[in-house]
Amino acid sequence: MVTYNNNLADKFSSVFEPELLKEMEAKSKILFVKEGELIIDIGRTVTTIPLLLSGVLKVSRVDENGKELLLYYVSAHQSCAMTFTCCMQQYPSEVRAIAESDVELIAIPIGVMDEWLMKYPTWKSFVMRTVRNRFNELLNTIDQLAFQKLDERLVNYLVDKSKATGSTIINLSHEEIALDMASSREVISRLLKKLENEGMVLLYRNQIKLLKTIFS
DNA sequence: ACATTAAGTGATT
DNA sequence: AATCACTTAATGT
Repeated sequence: MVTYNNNLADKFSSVFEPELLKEMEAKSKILFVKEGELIIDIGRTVTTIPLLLSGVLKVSRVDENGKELLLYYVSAHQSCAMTFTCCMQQYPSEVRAIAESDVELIAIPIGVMDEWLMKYPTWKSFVMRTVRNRFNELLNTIDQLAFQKLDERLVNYLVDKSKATGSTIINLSHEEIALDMASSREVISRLLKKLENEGMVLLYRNQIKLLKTIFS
């Protein structure tokens, strides 16, 4: 397929060697996932590795009562580190991944992992790099949960979100934010109000504008 | 104009 | 910091 070819070559030519791109083209499928769709849920076995071409994936943990806690975002040109660790031995997923926006991804069957790791240095370093990056990020979020106050976490959340979407306008209700942070709507409202008084954000209905001061 | 949903607030634990 | 009960404001029909 022409579009497929272009996508793969355009977006990953600097990351992977030509032979690998070719083999990817042959053995993987391109998927389009609509906003809000579940990509993988906790307990399900991982059968393909997602490699994002465009859009954003939200990865979260879920507790016994179904409450979610945001772990991290996966954006274009990235993959989900969890799938690497899970898929090697066909373990079920420990996390839930939902399409945050419309997503275009390459689904790589897990069967080729071992082979590619040995055959392609660029694949190996890509896998290693994403695992290492994600691991560091997870350490950060653990630090946040353990040591940071909720208001600092909220600022962090907003800045992360803005980076993931590439916009300083966040289209979320206070309730949705509360869900992501495993907090409650009222608490988030109060903290946001505080941030607004400090001149870091502007609040609207279903929308928050980030001002420059929040990024420093 | 009315119903519905988001956001703001005080009190209580 | 969470929850409840309630008010106020914005938005859709």
